[in-house]
Amino acid sequence: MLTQLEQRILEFIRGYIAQHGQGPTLTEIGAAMEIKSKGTVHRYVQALTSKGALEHVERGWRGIRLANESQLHSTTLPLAGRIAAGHPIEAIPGQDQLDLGELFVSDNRFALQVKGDSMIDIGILDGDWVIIEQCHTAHDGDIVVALIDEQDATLKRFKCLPDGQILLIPENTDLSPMQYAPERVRIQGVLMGQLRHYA
Amino acid sequence: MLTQLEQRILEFIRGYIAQHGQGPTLTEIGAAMEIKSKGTVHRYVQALTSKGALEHVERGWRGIRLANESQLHSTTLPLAGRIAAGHPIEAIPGQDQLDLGELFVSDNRFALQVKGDSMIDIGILDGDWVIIEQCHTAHDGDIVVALIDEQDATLKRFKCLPDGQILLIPENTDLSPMQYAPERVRIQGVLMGQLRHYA
DNA sequence: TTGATTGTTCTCTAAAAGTTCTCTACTCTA
DNA sequence: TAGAGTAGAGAACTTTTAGAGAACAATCAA
Repeated sequence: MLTQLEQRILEFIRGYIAQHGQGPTLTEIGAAMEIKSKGTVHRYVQALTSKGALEHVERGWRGIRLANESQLHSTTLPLAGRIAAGHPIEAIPGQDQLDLGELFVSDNRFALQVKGDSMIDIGILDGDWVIIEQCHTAHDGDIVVALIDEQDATLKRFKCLPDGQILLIPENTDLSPMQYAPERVRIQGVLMGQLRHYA
Repeated sequence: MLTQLEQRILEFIRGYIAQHGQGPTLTEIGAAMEIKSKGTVHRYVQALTSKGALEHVERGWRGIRLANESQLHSTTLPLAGRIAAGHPIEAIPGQDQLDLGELFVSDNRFALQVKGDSMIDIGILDGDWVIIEQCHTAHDGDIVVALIDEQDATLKRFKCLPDGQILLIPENTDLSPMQYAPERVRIQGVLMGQLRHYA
């Protein structure tokens, strides 16, 4: 349990970091709290650290960090587990964080927004984002961004026929696969991820 | 985490490159920052480079480059535009970066992996991740994580009937909505996003 | 090729910050 | 009222940082 002054100091440190992007010095804390002695401030900071409210980087100035700071700028979400109809939420063993950056972001990837319903059967809807890894070849079954005749871009499942013709298959039972001569099709990337944002 | 002076130097370099089309020399940075020693400026530039804010071309003068934005915040992806069957990729005006962290990550959110096909009609498939914002109430039409009788968790569309009963609607034409007395249902959060990772 | 300019590495120094310690004043309790 | 405990002041010390500047290497242009 924090004392009243410890609480005030923690508040001040929070505000300072929010405003300056880095921790305050002991002297600055002292000035704000009207404590003239660095030593006293140091004792408070140590108390807050031992109580787990702060993290303190030894060595170096402005080494005060908020204990939960890592959650602030990161792309990780706590992972609650699996959910299924008729069962309680089930934990996923050996994994308790989902890191979006690690999962989706890489040098040679980019995002596209999907228009239309041509991939609706595999859960890619109008307005969804897809994450594409740039490359110029694909394997059968990959979902690719293909440029046809150097002008029409499209997201389709890729298949190479025995005779070398290229089949681009929409994942929508209402639409039909299209077949092209290989020189008409240029692969621009393959699908690595899909995401959707609900308002 | 950049210190205040590192921040100022980065700003100056940005401005200089914008204005002159090439990076400044160490002496020019020093003059702008009122630092007389090249060595000191060099140390700052190295610090900025190691922190990923700058790229430094060895060999040659004025070898300072701004780092790729995508490397700086590894949660952003370049945005190529919209893709639709039968049309070239169309640029999205006023937006050229997609920030996953900003879009999906927040304090009171967590991720769940979906099992089963009960939401397949709105593109949420078996194995997908959903991002849930914790809250204990919902509006009609929201998709919620609901705990039934304190034991079964489920992802369904929420509807409150005029008589106070709660309807949980699966988005799968093969499944039927279920109706519960309000005291049997506890809302654990509402759906904010969905994502899928292709191997 | 040459010389001026620029970048790199190093040491030195002073200032600033962190750490540890003691001393004193105050409050609380028996 | 005496002793224990607590909080602030501040001195003494160590560590870290920032700037200066020297020495040297690399680069570019004439």
